[in-house]
Amino acid sequence: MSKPTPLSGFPELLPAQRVVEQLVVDTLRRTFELHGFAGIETRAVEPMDQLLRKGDTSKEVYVLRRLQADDAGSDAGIGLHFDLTVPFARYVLENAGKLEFPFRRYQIQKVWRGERPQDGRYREFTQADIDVIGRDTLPFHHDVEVTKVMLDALRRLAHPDVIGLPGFRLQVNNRKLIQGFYLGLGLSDVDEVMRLVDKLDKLPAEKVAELLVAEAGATPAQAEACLRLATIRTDDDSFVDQVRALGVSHELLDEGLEELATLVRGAAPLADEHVRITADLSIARGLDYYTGTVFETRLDGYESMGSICSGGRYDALASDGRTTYPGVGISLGVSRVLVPLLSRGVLTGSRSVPSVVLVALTDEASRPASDAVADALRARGIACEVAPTAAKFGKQIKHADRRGIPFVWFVGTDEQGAPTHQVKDIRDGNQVDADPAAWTPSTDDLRPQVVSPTTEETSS
RNA sequence: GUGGGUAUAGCUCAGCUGGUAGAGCGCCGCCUUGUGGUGGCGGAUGUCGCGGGUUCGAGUCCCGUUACUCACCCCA
Repeated sequence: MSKPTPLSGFPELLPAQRVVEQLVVDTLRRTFELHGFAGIETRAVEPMDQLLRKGDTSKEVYVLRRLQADDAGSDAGIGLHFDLTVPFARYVLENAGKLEFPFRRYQIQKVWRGERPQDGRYREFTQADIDVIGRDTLPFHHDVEVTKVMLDALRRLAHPDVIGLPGFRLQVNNRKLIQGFYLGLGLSDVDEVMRLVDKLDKLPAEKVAELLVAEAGATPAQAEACLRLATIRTDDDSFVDQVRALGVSHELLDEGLEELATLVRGAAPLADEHVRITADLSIARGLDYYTGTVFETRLDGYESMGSICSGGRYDALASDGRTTYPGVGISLGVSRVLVPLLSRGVLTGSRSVPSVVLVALTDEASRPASDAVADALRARGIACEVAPTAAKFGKQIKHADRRGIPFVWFVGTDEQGAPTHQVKDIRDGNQVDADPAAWTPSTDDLRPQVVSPTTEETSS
């Protein structure tokens, strides 16, 4: 059988890379829980009618069918979920009687989209979502809360002592603001205007202005005003004055300005040198179901990859006809952030196995002695393994080195026949006597860490 | 779904207008008779994506096909 080739869009990681992904997921989970969000997992499949509610994405759904299913029978029609919001909405309706509202949950799972893969775009990938959902109403301060939680998570991911990812820029806008602005200008087709303005990062401003006139019924002056609004971006609430200076007034605009200003003021204290938040009035987010706050996030140095973390406020994502459940949430593309960095070799794990120590093996007969050392270390929470064969010590050291295991433990015997123990740090060659019941590695060495191979050549 | 590019060793790639395959890195062994990394010497490895055609002869030319990849659409 010939060697299998990779399946495009279904990324798989090597063990050392997986270390990074798990550290990222651990960090996200810890942060979300620190903010009191409950974790849930939903099934991988949803009925097709649920999945198709989102409209355009329907073509991307992977439909599930049993190989042996008889075509005659009408199949129930289920497909793999393509995001975590639709399953969550369904979960909320299904369990509404058992949940407490406002319900705050996080969810980190695989999702599937039948798109054409590209750098940072996959057909199977991991998303990390947080949402807050209310019954009938959901106060605006939850928009601020969700922003702060994700900002906190991103800050940890970018912190050099945690994961050390490149920096992030969280861009926030508010649909009420832009819709109110367009209405105040006298434009009627606000959705179309929004859709066209959203193309600003792809098309030049003049082109968008032409489209606004041609397709959205705007006058050149109105188009100009729309573009002026979209150029406003500030890291504090000073955008309010800039918008006011454009001389447009509308009730919805005021509401949006107030909300966005509140959000930026509330979240700004969490920003640092790695993670910034900016009010960016060009962000609109396609059409979708967003009704207020909208988010996008760029990864520093990878701006062309698009948004890696998006979301917003939706006033009616879930409804059972009687009760409406408004929500606000953000979704982080774990795979989108990580896979390009891992495949380019920007980041990887410090080792391909959890082991801190390789216990060397003198000969097969003494395997029990080596096993005993390993068990003594494990009893104290130190991950380790025993050498697979009693090869020359040089080979056993190489075995450890290949896997990034920092220590090799040698078990010997003194003249009186008593066991002797030495542990060698193979990075600096330092070898010292050690007691299996007491020796402890540094906390940095205890677990695999994230390293940047390109900048790592400084030590040793 | 639309359009372009690519497919040769484990990896990155070379192979000029057709003459039955090569480099670097990696891997294995020895120098080094039980403590790796550097250095020296030696060694192994390919259905040249798959199928067909042209030809005395195809990695090379032609057709088809599959996969990968980039851009568009859309999005995490």
